Amino acid sequence: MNPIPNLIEKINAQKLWDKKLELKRNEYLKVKGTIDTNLYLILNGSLRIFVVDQYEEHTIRFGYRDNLIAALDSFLSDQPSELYIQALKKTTLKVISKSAYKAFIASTDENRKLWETILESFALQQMERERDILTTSPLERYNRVLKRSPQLFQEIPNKYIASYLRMTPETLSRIKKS
Amino acid sequence: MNPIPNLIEKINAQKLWDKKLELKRNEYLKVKGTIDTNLYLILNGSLRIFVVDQYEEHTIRFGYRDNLIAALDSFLSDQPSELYIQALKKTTLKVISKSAYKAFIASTDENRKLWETILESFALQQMERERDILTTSPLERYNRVLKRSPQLFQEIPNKYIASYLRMTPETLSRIKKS
DNA sequence: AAAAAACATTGACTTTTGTAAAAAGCAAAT
DNA sequence: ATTTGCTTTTTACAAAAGTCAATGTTTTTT
Repeated sequence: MNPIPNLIEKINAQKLWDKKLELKRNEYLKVKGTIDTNLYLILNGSLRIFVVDQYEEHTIRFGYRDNLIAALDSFLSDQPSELYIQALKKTTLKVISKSAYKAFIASTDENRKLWETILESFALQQMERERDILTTSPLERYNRVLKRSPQLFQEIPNKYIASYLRMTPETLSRIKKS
Repeated sequence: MNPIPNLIEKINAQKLWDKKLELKRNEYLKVKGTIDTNLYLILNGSLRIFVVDQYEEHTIRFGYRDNLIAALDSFLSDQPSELYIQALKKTTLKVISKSAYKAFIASTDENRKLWETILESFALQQMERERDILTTSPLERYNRVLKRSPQLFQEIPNKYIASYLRMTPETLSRIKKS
């Protein structure tokens, strides 16, 4: 199903993780304009990935424990990234460099296939996300994401959820009341 | 750079295209709820891919001459697709089935690598698209897409461009005037 | 070429969502 | 336990975009 846990298992088994990393609440793992081609595994804590559009932040993704995260634009293109990644609470990460990761992926056919599957499911997720954002009514946007990711509404402050749902915290608050 | 023309070249060279297909203006290549795992090459004409959200259509992509298109959700998952694909004018396509395509991709390392590159650039494009849609101001959404895809504003009726840009045709018309 | 259909523009109006500011609620930290 | 600092909620108001309807304009069809 979800190929990521498999991937993590295998990287664990081969002890390919590099150093461990600690972020304090609100600390940035990365800011716009820098290249970061690492892949990170979240051991504990949570963070958000956002972009800035004319002084306005738009959250595009959250990461929790056991999630793999990256500045994917930079990871894929080796170019400076548009993304900010910020810890929402004290967060511990393990790191693997792109080169180590690529070597791992290229080492067996099974691994190559695994990466292909991950890219394919990312494409599917992004198509879902596109629909989420395009949905006109804030209430429906809320319902779609609530249904698919109820856990989100536990750990994450509403102001970031609102940003993820393309609405203000005020609008989200009004929706939840009704 | 863009890996798709290479892919098309190779499929041409090996004469892997199956039958040719003709669509009249406004005719549907596919509607929601059906499985379609084919890949299509547009020889002539143009079409749009859209989803329907509560009786409202949202255009998510256009296809022109020499573009490869598919109901990508269905293609990747083998499940019924959410997508509608409709010709915007008389359109001619060539078809390759997923099984033939997969066989082609699996046939050499170079082909496997090519597919990986295509998936990666699709991921990057979808991230751009996510930013496009998230951008708050309709004027900026317009400017972003105009800059990246000026050709779009030639061939495609404004009402579909408006739908792609998440605004009404009236709003798009007002933007263009100012 | 004419007629019909589809599309684009415009204006008046309505609705929705955003903004700003204040109050209330919570949670962490001393 | 109390204070301090966020976060959420609430209200009033403003602004932006959507709706509707009418009029032009372009494109397609006959």
